[in-house]
Amino acid sequence: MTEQTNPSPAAIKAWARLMRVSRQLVERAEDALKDSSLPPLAWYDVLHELAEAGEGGLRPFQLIERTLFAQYNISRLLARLESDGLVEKLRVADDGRGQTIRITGKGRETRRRMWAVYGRSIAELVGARLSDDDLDTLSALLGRLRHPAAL
Amino acid sequence: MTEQTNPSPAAIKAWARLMRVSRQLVERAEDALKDSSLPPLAWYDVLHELAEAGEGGLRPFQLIERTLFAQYNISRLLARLESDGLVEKLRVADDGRGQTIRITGKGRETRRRMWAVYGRSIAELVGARLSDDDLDTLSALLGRLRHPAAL
DNA sequence: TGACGATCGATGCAAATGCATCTATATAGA
DNA sequence: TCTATATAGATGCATTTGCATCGATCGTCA
Repeated sequence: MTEQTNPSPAAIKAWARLMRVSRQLVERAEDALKDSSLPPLAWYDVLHELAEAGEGGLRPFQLIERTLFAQYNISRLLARLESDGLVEKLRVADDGRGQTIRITGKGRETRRRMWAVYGRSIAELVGARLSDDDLDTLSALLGRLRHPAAL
Repeated sequence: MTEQTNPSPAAIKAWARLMRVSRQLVERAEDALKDSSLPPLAWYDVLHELAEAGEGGLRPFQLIERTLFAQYNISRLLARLESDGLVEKLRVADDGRGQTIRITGKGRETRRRMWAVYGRSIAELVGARLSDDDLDTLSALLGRLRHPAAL
């Protein structure tokens, strides 16, 4: 646990598992969405944040902070969401550069349908494999790997 | 932990952390490689497997099994590695469809230089943040999320 | 041996990503 | 006020990914 330039075997193993398992789980969840002809996970992430934000909406840069997507990625994702009618872009009064993104009714509906599938994936892939105690332990350990440490 | 269609709050939280942390860590590791003008992580994964396989090399489909990359992805990645002289493709005697991929000296050297950076990232991002005991706990919990359960 | 389905690996094409840069507005400082 | 710098968001271009499919060989079974 001390600052070193060479990782310990335990660190390498944990890293390898983290990489492998997270890729597997993402792939499974994406496949489940595809099988239901639903949009990819990235759309869910954005719709979820916007749904939580409510009628006030969010600025694109706030979405970037919350979702960790790159700026150009959000810009294009929002364009797709808008052209699908899932979000709307509103001019914001006090900043001529920006806009506010608000989820539409159709967007909420899409999010709801995605959650039916996505939530089931989470339940199956994670909830069914670890007890709530173990899940809490896992969350706590992962929490200590966040950057920055808070967030 | 029972089979359910709706995930528990603990499952949702663990999932969210897993998604977020793994993305952050990958991004950090990729950035470190870029900052050293080294190839991306995917190259490391392949070179690592090939280095472990030794002079016998590996068939592309074996790389697919080990790395979880898609078939077309491996096919193109190997083409890039070959054109960079990091691997060589050998005709295999007993299967006219296939080929054997072997890492070259240059490939080993590249892998070594990548590990100097990648290993340091692992040490900093994971090894420096959790004790070996906690790392083992983390590995064990993640191990129970693998698909299939073994592997 | 001949036919048929399975496996190995490559590839054309469309979509998504990454990078750098651009425009426009906002803010700070002389 | 005028200029310089920073921030918000979009976009052109090259690379990579994803999907479907293809050509070639293998293995099986009649």
